[in-house]
Amino acid sequence: MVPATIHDVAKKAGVGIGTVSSVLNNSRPVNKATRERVLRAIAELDFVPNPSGRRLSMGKTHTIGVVIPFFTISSQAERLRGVMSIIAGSDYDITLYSVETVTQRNKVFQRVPRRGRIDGLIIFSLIPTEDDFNRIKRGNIPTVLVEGYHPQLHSLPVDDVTASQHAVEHLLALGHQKIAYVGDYLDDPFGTYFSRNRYQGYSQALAKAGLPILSEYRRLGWHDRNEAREMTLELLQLPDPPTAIFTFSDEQALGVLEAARDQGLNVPGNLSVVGYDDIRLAEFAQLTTVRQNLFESGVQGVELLLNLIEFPQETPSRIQISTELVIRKTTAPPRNS
Amino acid sequence: MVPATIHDVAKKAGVGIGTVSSVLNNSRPVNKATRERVLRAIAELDFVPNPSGRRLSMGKTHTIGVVIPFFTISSQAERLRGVMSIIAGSDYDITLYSVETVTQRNKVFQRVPRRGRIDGLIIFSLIPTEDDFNRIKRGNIPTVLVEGYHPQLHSLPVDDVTASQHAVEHLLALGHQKIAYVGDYLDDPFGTYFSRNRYQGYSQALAKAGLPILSEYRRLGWHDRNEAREMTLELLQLPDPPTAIFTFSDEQALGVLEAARDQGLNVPGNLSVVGYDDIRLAEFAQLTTVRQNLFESGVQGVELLLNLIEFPQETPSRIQISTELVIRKTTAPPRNS
DNA sequence: CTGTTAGCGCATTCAA
DNA sequence: TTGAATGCGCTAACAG
Repeated sequence: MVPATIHDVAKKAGVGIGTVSSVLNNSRPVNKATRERVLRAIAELDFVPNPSGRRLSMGKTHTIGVVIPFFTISSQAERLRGVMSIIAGSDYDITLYSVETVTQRNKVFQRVPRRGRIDGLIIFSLIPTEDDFNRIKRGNIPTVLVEGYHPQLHSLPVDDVTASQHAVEHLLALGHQKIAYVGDYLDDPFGTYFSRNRYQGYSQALAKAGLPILSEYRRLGWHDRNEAREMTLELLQLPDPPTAIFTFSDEQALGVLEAARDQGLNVPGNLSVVGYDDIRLAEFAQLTTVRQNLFESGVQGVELLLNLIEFPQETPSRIQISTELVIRKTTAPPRNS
Repeated sequence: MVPATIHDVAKKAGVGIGTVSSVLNNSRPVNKATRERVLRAIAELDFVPNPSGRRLSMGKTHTIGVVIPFFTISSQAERLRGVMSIIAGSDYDITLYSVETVTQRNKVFQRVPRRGRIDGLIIFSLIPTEDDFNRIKRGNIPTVLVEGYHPQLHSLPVDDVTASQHAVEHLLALGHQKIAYVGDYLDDPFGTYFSRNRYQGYSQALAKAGLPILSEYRRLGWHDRNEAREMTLELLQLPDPPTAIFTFSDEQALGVLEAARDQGLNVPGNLSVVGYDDIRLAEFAQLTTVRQNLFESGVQGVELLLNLIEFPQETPSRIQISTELVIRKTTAPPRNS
C-alpha cells in the first residue's frame, strides 16, 4: 500500500498542504478547529511525513552518522551503547558505518561527511589523514572524534601514553622487573597509533625504572583473543619468562589469562596481567585494567555533537577522556622477588 | 561549503542533467567522450549524489532498519555484528532503532515500517502484536523477525522450549535432582515470551523426569548480571540448596558464577551452571551453554531480507535458528549423588 | 489565520 | 545520443 502524503491529509481535512505542514511542525499559528481537523485526518490516514521529502526541503537530515572500525571488538559496542542511550531520547536517527578494511575506511571518509547525508558525524578510534580532514572540512559537517585526535577537529582523545605508563608503573611498584607487552601491530593500516602509544607508555615506564626494553618481551599480533593466547604461550616458553604482562586491550588480556590457565599458571601468583579498556567482562574476569570509560565516552561524544549541531563552534574543543587504573585481582607481587 | 549538485556537474561538463544521471546510474547509453567529460567533472567537483534526492525520486531508500531491544545485552550486539558483516559489502545503509522502553517500542513500530523511510526491516527479539503486524502489512515493507515469530511474517525463530529442555536434561543425565532456574520475568512488558519458554523447557524436563517443580527454585529478576548474582545468593542460602542452576542467559549465568565464587563454591564441583546464548565470553568463562548462533542469525536475517527486497515473497518463510548444547566446564555430576 | 507556489536534488520520461 | 521538463513529498516564503 502506498503511504499517505501530505496532500492526502490536506484533501481529507479540506485544507491546504501549508496548513498541514504548519500543524506538523508548529511553524505558524493554526486555528484550533482547523488544527483538530488536520490532526484527525492525520490519525485516520495514519500519516507520518516522509523523511526524504523533509530532508530535501530543509537541508537537514536529522541523522547522525557513526563510524565504527572493528565493530567486532567489545569496546566499540560499548561506546555505541553510550551513543544510543542519548540518541534514543532525541529525534535523530543513527546510521552506522562499519569499517573493517582500508577500502571501507576510505570509502566512508569520501562519501559520508556531506551535507544532505547526515547532520553530524561521530568517528570512533580513527585518526583522519589530511585528505580525510579536508573532506570533512569541505563537507562542513559537525564532527566529533572519540578516542581520536586532530588539531582542527573536535576531539575526545585518550592519553594512552600516560595511562599505559601508569599501568606499567603499578606492576613495577609491585616489584615486577620482567614485564612483557602483548598488543596490536604498531603500524596499523588504518593510520591509528593506539598500539604505538600504549607501547610507548610501557617503554617509558621501564626506561624510567632503569629497566631494559627487551624485544623478545614484545609480542605483536592481530587484535584477537586467540592470537593473544598464542603469543602468551610463546612468552611463557621463553628461557626467562616474564612475571607480568601488560596488554593492549582487555580482549587480548583475556587471551593471556587463557594461556596462563592452559599452562596451569596461577594468576596473579605466577603471572600478573594488566588489560586496557575495562570492557564489561573485565569485571567478571577480575582483571586489573585501565578504565577508558567507554560508555561515557560515547555519551560525551554525542552530547558534544548534538550541541555542535545546534550551536556551531569553529574552534575545536578537546576534552580528554578520563582514564583510571582499576586494580582487581590479576596483579600481585611476583612470587620470588 | 555547499556540496555540488547534479546541476553543477552538468554545467561543468557542458551537458544536461539527464546525461549526468545516465552516467551515474548506467541507465542509458552515453557517448564515450561525453561520459569521460562527465566523469571528469564529477571528479573535479568531488560530487556524490544526495541520497535524499535520489530516494525521493526513486521511492527507494537503500536503507535497512534494524530494531534492537536492549542493546546493552551482549547477545544483541553479536547479532548486529552478523548483520553488519553482510551490509558492509552491500550498498545499503543501516539505521538503528534502539528499543529500551515500551514507549520506544510502540513509537518504532508506528513510525518505522514505511515506504520512503526504509526498504527493509529486521526486528530482533520482539514479537509483533496484531497492531504491529497490521502496521507492517500496511507499510508493505519486507520484514524479517530474528529470534521472533509471527505466522504471517518471515521469521527466524528459535525453539527455546526444546533447547532449554535439552539443556536441563543434560543436568539430569549428570545426576542432578535439585535444579534451579534463574531468569527474566516471565511476563515482560514488551510482549515477548522468551523467559516463559525457557522456563517451560526447564519445567518439562523436570516433569518428564518425575521431579517436582519447586517455586523456591525459581528466581526471576531483571536481566542483569548483578541481579542474577543476588538471586543466586538467596538460592544458595536455602536450607536445601540446588546443586545445579539453569539460567535464562549467559549474562545471568555469569552472575551465578560470581555468586558461587563469592561463596567459595567450586564450579562445577559444588554447583553446575548452564547458560543460554553462547555469547563470546561464555567461551572464556568455560560456560556450558545453549548456543544460539547469534552472529549467524544476524547474517541469515539480512541475507533473507536482502533477497526479499529483490524478490518479494508473499508466503512467509520460517527458518528455525539452529541451537546446540555446548558442554564446557561448568557442569559435572553432583558431588554427593 | 491560511492557501498557493517555488524549490530542495535527483531519476525519468518525452522530444528531439 | 542527448537536453528539457515533470514529479517524488515536503517546508517555507509569499500573498492574500
